Amino acid sequence: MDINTIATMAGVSRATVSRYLNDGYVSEEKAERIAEVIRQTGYVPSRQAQTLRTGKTDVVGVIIPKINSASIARTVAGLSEVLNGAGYQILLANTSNVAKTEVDYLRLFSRTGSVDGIILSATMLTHKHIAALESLTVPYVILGQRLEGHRCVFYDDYHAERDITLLALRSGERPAFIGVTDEEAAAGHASHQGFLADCQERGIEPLAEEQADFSIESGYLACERLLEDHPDVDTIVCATDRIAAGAVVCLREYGHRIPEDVQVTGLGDSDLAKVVSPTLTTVNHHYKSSGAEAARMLLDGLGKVQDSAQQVCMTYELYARNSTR
Amino acid sequence: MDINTIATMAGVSRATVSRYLNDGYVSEEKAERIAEVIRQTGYVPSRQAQTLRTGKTDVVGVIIPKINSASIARTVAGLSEVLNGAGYQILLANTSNVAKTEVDYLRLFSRTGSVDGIILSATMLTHKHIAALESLTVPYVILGQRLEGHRCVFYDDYHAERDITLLALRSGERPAFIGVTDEEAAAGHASHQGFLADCQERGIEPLAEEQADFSIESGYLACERLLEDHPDVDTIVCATDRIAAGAVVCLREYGHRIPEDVQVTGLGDSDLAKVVSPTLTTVNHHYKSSGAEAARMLLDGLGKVQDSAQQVCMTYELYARNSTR
DNA sequence: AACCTGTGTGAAACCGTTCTCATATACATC
DNA sequence: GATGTATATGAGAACGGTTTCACACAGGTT
Repeated sequence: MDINTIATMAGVSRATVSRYLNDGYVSEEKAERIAEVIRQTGYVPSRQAQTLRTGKTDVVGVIIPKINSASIARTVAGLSEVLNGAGYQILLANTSNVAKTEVDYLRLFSRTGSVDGIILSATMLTHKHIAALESLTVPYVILGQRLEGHRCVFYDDYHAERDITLLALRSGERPAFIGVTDEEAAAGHASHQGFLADCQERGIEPLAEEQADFSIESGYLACERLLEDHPDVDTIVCATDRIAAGAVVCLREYGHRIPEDVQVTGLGDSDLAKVVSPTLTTVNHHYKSSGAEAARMLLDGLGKVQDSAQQVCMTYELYARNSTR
Repeated sequence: MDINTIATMAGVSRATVSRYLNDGYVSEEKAERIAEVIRQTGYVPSRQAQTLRTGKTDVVGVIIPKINSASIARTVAGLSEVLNGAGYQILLANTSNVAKTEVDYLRLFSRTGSVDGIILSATMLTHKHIAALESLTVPYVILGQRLEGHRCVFYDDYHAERDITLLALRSGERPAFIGVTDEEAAAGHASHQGFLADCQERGIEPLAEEQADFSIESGYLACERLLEDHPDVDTIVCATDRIAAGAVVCLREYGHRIPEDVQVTGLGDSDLAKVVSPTLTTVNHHYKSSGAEAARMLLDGLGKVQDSAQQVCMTYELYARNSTR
């Protein structure tokens, strides 16, 4: 069922059918004939053929490290809402946090012409990433990282962690930090530095630092190590809510009272934060909005909307709940 | 940079370049020349043109009600792993749980020829869904619903809820149920029926039934209503972990001890279940595996693998934790 | 009458591939 | 020497649309 069939059935040329479908000049009479034939046949033009001729795919490539993560899923929800609203579909590329895969997808999407634009949510940006980005032939937005001179939306984990550390240090004297690898720019490096900055400002030497990954279990284990080496810890600042949730479970199991004996803080306000007992003092990132914002910036790059922002630093909110004094 | 340029530069016809790229007959000598030119130019064939010619997109459409949900995100992770491994990309369609949008995407994807196959994760299947499915021109798998005569992967929420209700009723005498709308086949209707069946078998009249949606907050509110009308409730069976988490928070706030005064059960083993206090008795659904399984079934439909299963009922595991006696 | 101008139309080129088919060469077999 | 077979190649036709271009016809202006 192609455009030629329709044209023949309606007794017109295929150019006229094409014009009918694309707001061109078509006489009342032929338009009706074409409309009728299309109604009968249920004809829909081939996306592939249109794309080949016009160069427009109406697809945006979204490269993410892991879909199976609350913050990223919320981000994608925001992306999806705005992009779908503008008539774009999302081609999802899951990289399992492998830097090489990210770069590969960047090249693949761009060179094969399979997308009109790209949103990259990477946890770290190597020089290879940057090189790949700069050689892209389609507009793109970086999500979750700051990169000067490129469209990006990022979180201010540094100040978020500073604010929350400040809060905790009002009554905490022997703080420890459970973070993730410093190679991660946001949740890793930035929040770590935020913690250290506040400690230094208050003239407090951190008791210890442990490293976890993004799982609840690793938060539990890191907390266990911490308690073993430093039973006198009175404040545990965690780089993510999941780590903090693991820490809370661990502390409870070992009989420590929260926040009386030990304070715990998280970052990211996942659902967990509201549900753990005691509820978690944390910082809320507007993940869904960040996705929506990134989408809007990309639409700008695609010439669909006017959005002058080149860089957007997302705001955050401090939630002082019951895991701190 | 197209195949003609490459052909000219290498001094061969474009057919030969095409053969070089697709394992056809090419002499050693010309192959080397072509390889060199491609290396220099960084040429990558246009996906669009290949697709138009071959009819293969190497893309699978994945229609989901909401990406921003732990269970669905895990499912998509499973899909992604298997599909990417087989060389397929994922075109994501978020329907915000609007039945019409689901049907629209089904038609759109199929008719425009933008995907080779479709995975549909719908919460309910109307006759319109079924009609749309049956008129598809590409293979498809239904995820999360059972539909006789169609490839599908589903969860046995009925027996899962029966098992967990049975467990709770060992010591509970005045049970209530917090569910979602019965229009939802799995989490709604099936788990509701499972609960009722066990009550009936034990000759127990359920104390009350409340309805929530999929949010933690709605679980909290439903629990609040329940406590107001039936302060003597001693067992609350919830259709999802998020509802249960909300109920736990509510009960705690109202000073009820769990499980001594009131037992609570969930379903779905989200991260929440391990973190709420007390930890939640629930059933673990293998969401990620279900995605992987659905992907394999689709690959079968695409002729890529042999997977004779037409219908897969996912197994589950009962986790008796501390929210039941 | 000659000349625009706006509207409507179809033929044909084009987008970048794959694929069929005709053909060519080299070598072995009868 | 004729025939068969495996390897290698290019010309040209698809694939299904959009877009350019030339042209026709209506009506209004010089």
